[in-house]
Amino acid sequence: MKSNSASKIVLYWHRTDLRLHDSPALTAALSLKPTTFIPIWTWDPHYVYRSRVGPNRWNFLLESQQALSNSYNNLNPNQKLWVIREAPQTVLPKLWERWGVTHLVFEKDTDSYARARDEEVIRLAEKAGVEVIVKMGRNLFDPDEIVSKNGGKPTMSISQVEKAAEKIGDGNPERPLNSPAANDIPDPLPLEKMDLKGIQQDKVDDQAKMDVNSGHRVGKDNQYIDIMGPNHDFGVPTLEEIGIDPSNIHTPHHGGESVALDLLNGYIKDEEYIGLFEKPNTSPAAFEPQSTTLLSPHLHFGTLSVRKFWWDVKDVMENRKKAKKPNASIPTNIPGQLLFRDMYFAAQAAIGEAFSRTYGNPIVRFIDWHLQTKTPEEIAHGKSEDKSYDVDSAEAEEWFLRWKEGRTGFPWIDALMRQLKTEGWIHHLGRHSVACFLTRGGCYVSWERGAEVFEEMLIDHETACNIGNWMWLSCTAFYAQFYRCYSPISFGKKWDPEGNLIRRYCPELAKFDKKYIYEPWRAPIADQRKWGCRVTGDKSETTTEDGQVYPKPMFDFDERRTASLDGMKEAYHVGLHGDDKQVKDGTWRKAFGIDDGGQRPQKKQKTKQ
DNA sequence: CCCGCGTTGGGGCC
DNA sequence: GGCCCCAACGCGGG
Repeated sequence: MKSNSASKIVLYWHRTDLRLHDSPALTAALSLKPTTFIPIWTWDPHYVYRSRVGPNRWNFLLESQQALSNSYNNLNPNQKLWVIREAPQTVLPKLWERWGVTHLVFEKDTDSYARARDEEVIRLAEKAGVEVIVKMGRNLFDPDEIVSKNGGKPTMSISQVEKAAEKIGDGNPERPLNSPAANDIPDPLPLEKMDLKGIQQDKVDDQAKMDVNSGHRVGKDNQYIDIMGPNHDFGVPTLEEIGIDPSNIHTPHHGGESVALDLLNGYIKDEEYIGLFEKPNTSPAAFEPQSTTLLSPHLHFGTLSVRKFWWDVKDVMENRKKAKKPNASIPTNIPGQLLFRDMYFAAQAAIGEAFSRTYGNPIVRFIDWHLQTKTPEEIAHGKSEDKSYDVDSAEAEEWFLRWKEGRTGFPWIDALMRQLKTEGWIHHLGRHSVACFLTRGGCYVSWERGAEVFEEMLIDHETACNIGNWMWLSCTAFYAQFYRCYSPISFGKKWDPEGNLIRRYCPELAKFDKKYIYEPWRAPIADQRKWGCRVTGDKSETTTEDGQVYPKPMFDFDERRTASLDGMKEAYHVGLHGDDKQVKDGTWRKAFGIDDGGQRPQKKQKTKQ
């Protein structure tokens, strides 16, 4: 829809890149020398209603969008981030028709929904004569290229990623690009031409009815009352507009490109921290300050370029090397951590849609977990109000819900889960603790249940990394040493013998002596009274005349560890994977001796056979 | 076929 | 703090 052949009206579609620095796509867009430049965000009902997003991540997203909008406005007072409330697949054709768009530019996204969405958009653009430019900028290396250099197979180890990266270049990503300067950002159309008055907004009622985030909405959902937003100004949505109560936001972690760059610059000045960083030596119990960089949410929203992170760190390490100072090495150092992120992205890129679940996924080992995700067939034959997972054990579902809410009765687990809920972030090793506990090292509940909770609560939730790490921890892919089990007592104690993390996030236990802080149920009743908290029942945050109450442990951990280990051994012996016929049609139960009534066989043997 | 290793275990011993 | 063993997976190299 070219309004005149000389003008270049460039629509820049922000998605995974809420930044101006080191953006290959933005650089490509501006190098077209546009006569008109319109940076937009499409407020997609798929993300709004179908992805699990809790209050802290909404907040982080809105802060990042507002920061980007302000940055555009600082460079060009006529500019901002133009937020349009409709699905991209339906609204983009309306925009390029109305605005006379000649070019559409965006950053490549290899997530499975994103791929399908982008293919659809590209098809529509070609039909309308709009030129599309797509550039990779979200990863160190293009995940598709890594896959092709890995023989077309998903990357299952860091060494495979390193080998593939060395075939692309010298193993390093490209150097970061500069941010645009003030006169690099052209004007949008005049305001009266930007106005979308009269454009019919596609309805989202059906999607809104299936809103997986309805539990977080306290107010009215005003997200789609106007295609330009409630003030008809394309403004960044507010929490109120989404129906989120701002007083529910208690996270200390905030979004925005300058927040990310300030954080990074602070670490870069500390060359010892950068050079000697080894992930397994950073404490999961540290808070204020945390022991790791907290830059993962910025990588997720693209407020920080991963290539800038890589090269700023590499340059520090190179200088240390020249000065004969030691550096940590891959995979535990910072570049190694970033390679893990690319490993999961490339694994996801190779597998596609099935990557995020067990059903149909060739890389995932099948375990006879409790609370399995139902197969598409089981869901089709079920009632509409049924859960998406099979409640094969009411007890296991209770364990799962207590885990999610942070009232398992194991303070280390509960502190971490409460930190996750209030702040949207916990340390990587904390994630290991709670993930092992839910799956192979305690509850024997499907990793998919845990992944859904993390998807909702983490501000840094990245599908590829979240799913990949849950597979890792549940020993269903990437990692197989299931006999290495995290103890909810010893592991925390090793890092935090005083129990400071527990005192912080389980304040009812704050006065307990460190002798009992990890096992408060062992404290004598007289001491429990003295320290103002009785360990009883299964509820937390309940007060009695005696003071506060903390739950008793929901099971005997040693018993559950043994039972889970036995289960893992048997499941490995059975040897099914997500794409096996028996997994797809439900007959896997036979291989595990589960009868038609869903009854599991009596396990007589102990761990030793 | 064996061996050593794999980002991040626990427990006992010295 | 370091070392070994526990019981034992999958992979890649020799």
